[in-house]
Formats: sequence, C-alpha cells, structure tokens
Amino acid sequence: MADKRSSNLAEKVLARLGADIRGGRLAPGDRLPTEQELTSSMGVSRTVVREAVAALRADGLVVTRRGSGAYVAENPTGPFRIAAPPSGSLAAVLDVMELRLAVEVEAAGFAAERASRKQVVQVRGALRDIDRALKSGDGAVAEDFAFHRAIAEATGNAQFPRFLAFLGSHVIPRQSVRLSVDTPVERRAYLERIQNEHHRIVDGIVAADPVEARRAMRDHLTRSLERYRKLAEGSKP
Amino acid sequence: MADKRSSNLAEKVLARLGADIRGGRLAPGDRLPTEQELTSSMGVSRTVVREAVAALRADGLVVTRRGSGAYVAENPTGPFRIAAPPSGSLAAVLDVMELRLAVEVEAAGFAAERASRKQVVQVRGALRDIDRALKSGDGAVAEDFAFHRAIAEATGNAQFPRFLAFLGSHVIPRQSVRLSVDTPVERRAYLERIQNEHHRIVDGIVAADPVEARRAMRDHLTRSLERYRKLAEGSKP
DNA sequence: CGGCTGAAGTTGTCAGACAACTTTATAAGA
DNA sequence: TCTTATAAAGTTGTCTGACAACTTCAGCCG
Repeated sequence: MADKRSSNLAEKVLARLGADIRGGRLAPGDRLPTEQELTSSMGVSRTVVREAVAALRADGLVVTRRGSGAYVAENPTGPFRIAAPPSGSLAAVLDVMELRLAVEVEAAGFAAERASRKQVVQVRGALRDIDRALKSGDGAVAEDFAFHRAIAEATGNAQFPRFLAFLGSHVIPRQSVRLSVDTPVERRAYLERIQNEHHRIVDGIVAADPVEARRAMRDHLTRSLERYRKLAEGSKP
Repeated sequence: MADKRSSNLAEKVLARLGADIRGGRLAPGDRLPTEQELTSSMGVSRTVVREAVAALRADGLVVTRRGSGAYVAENPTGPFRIAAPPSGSLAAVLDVMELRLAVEVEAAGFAAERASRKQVVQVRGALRDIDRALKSGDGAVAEDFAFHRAIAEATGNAQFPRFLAFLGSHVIPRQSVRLSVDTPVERRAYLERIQNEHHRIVDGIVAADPVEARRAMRDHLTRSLERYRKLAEGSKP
C-alpha cells in the first residue's frame, strides 16, 4: 500500500498526498496541511515538501494560493497516462491499440459525415503521399501516420487528432519491428494490401458514407491488430 | 508565444523548458542545462529551478539521475489532458462527448465479442440497478455511470474503463443540468426511453452480437449528443 | 593496457531568512 | 452596536548558503 521506494523523498510526500486526495481523505476544496505541518509530520525539509506540491500542481490535483494555502482542485482527476513500455509490454500494447482502433473508427465516421472540402483534400493528399513514398522504395511509416492524422483532423473535433497523437507515441516504436521481420517480397504485398485498405477508407469519406468509412477503418485496424496479436502469441506460448 | 504570466517564477522556467523539449530544441536523451546554469541564465534561484524540474518529472518529460543530471525522457509526450471547463465550455464538452462515444461504441462491441460469463453478469446487474433506482423515484446518474463502466470492464481491456473514468470526470458535471430542465412528466418518458436503449445494448452483448451492440450503443450516445447539441445551439445563436 | 583512486561536477536534502499576500483579530470611529 | 481601519499572525513564494550522495572522468599506478 505505502509506496515509498528508495530515492527521492519528494516522491514519498507526493505519494502520500496523492493517495490522500484520490482516497477521498482530502476532499475537493479542502486545504492541504501547511508546508510547516508537512515538514514536521513527515520529517522532511521544506524543499522536499514544495517539490511534491509542485508535482501535484503540475498534475492539476491542487491549486495554491499565496498567503492562504494549497487546496485540492475541484476536479482532482489527474491526467490520463499510459504506463511505460516495460510494464506488460506486449499485452499492454494490444490494449492501447484497441483504444486507438475505437477512436480511429469513429473518426473516419465523423470525417465522412462532416469533413469540409479542404479537409477532404488534405486526406487525399496524405493518401497520395503514401503512394509516392511506396513507389520510391522504402516504407512510409511517417506518411501513414500523417494519413491517419489527416482523417482525425477532418472530424473537425480537435480532441481526435490530439488523442491520436498521444496514443501514437505509445504504440509507434514497435510497429516498425513488425515490418522488418517480413521478407522483401512479402513486405511488398503487405504494403500494397494496406494501401488498398487506405483507398477504401478514403472512398468512404469522399462518398460521405459514414457506415462504409467506419467499416473500412475497422477492417484496416483489426487486421493490423490481429497480425500483432499473432506475433505476440508466437513469442510467448 | 512566450507564456510567462505573472505570479510563480517556477512556471516561467517550466514553460521555457517544456517549450524547448516539445519544440525539439532538446531532443530525447539530451541532458538539460544544470541547475546552476539555469539559475544564472534565467535569473532565478535554485529553489525555483528545482520546482520546475519537479513538475517536468511529474509529467514524465524528464528523468533525473542524481550526480549526473536531468535528461529528456525517451518519449517526451506529456500525459493526455483536457482543458478546464472555462475554456470553450459548450463546444468543448461536445468534443469530449464525441470522444467518449467513440470509445464506448467499440467497448460495447468488444464486450459482445469476448465478455466472460462473470462480466456479463456484472453488466446485467448494473442494468437492474438502474431499473431499481428508476422505480424508487429519483434519477440514476450514478447507476448509469456504473452501467457504462461495467460494459467497459467487460471488454477485458483495462484501458477502456480507465479512459472512460477519465473522460467522465470532464463531462458529468453538466449532464445533470440537462435533466433538471425537463418537466417531471417529460423526464419520466425520457428516462424510460433511455432505459430501453440500455436494454438493447445489453441484448446485443448477451447475444454476442458485436454489430448490434455497437449500433445500440451508438444510437444511445448519439441521441444524448444530439440533445446536448440542440441545447448548446439554443443558448448561443 | 587495465584497473584504481581521487577530484570535480551534479542532483538531493537541509536550514534560515525575508518578501508578498491573505486571513483573522483588534481597535477606533460613527 | 455596527462598520471600518489598522495591526498582527499565518502562509506561500523566493533567495542564499551549505553539506551529503552519487556519477563521471582524468590521471596515476600496477
């Protein structure tokens, strides 16, 4: 329960206060103990206490008012984090990929429903960029990512590209692994099939057909997911 | 660009370093300037610098190694945040609700695909809890939330309930507003229709029919979204 | 060439002090 | 008595100096 592992006293104080807040012992609006009280009750210096409070403030869990005190935020819900890779690696990545699938499928649907002309142009341009990169030889992971982002932006809802960028940074590093295991000829066929799926997604968006756009995106990402799942099973049965 | 508004010197340093990292001027793995360098270059005390670095560490942007220095994290993507309500209130909430819709629709699908027997029992139990709460008179917002969470947990993917809980804390406060504007009789009809939608979702999950589960969930949330959208337009045209 | 030692550099922690601001208590005035 | 001004105490923000713990690297010794 008490997670006070070794180095960094500030983390101990941080863990303690964070637990008090999340556990409800400190309700929203409540005032935290003063820095002096914390220094004496936890046996640390004021520097340590202040660093812990600074971290809490960075997470939006508390707000401080000079001359008055530090108070628990009205909505003490920390930001959304995803555990670092070394946790449950393979299975964890699959979980994140499923979350990404959910958001991208609906993004394709919203894009088909209400993308502006300019946004559609952007999506088509991104698709052409992939085509070009493929013809010029090497993989197009950057272009692929830009394509998906263009669709997210075509929803007109800024949260979609924002969240996708966030998820991408937690998934991308390993999807490059997958490509390198295939033989050159298999890889070529794989990339072409992927691109066909991309075209189908764009067709759905251009036709303003949300059902088709969603289905195409779901097929696209499900296939990617299945491939990764197979790879995960193969390395740990 | 330079966002160094008044109080809190630590925030100035924080903004500066954060911008340097996100802007690429400090690449992953790079070592940050030493605390001494920062104190002299920014004209602040070491206390301030340390608080700023503590905040960066809390966000996972840097890691510090005692005796060596502070380094930019390999994946310097901060956590996912959602701006506080007072920003673009109405439209912003709609954006978040759409994100929630995306995740919940797919969650219903995954739940239908692979929910364990125990998880299905939980979902049905949550549905019954809403029924009971409705019969006993007053609204069932807590039970409604528990129902949606049960579905998210039935996916077997912990990220779904986690992310939903995160989003919920940013949307919930205002959906209670909507209920209070209706007249008692309208409210009754509204709640019953909602509950019918809930039943349809559960039917899809129990029948292990992902397509139907998704469609039911999408209809359910789209209706809620449309209602809110109308309310938003009515108060600002 | 390899390993050891020591010095320099850096972060972690402590202590004390003052400034800036808020809150509360006190006193003065109407 | 109530209101207002003033003073006092309390709290966070910032600065300064110091030492401990650890890392890194150069130089020395074998």
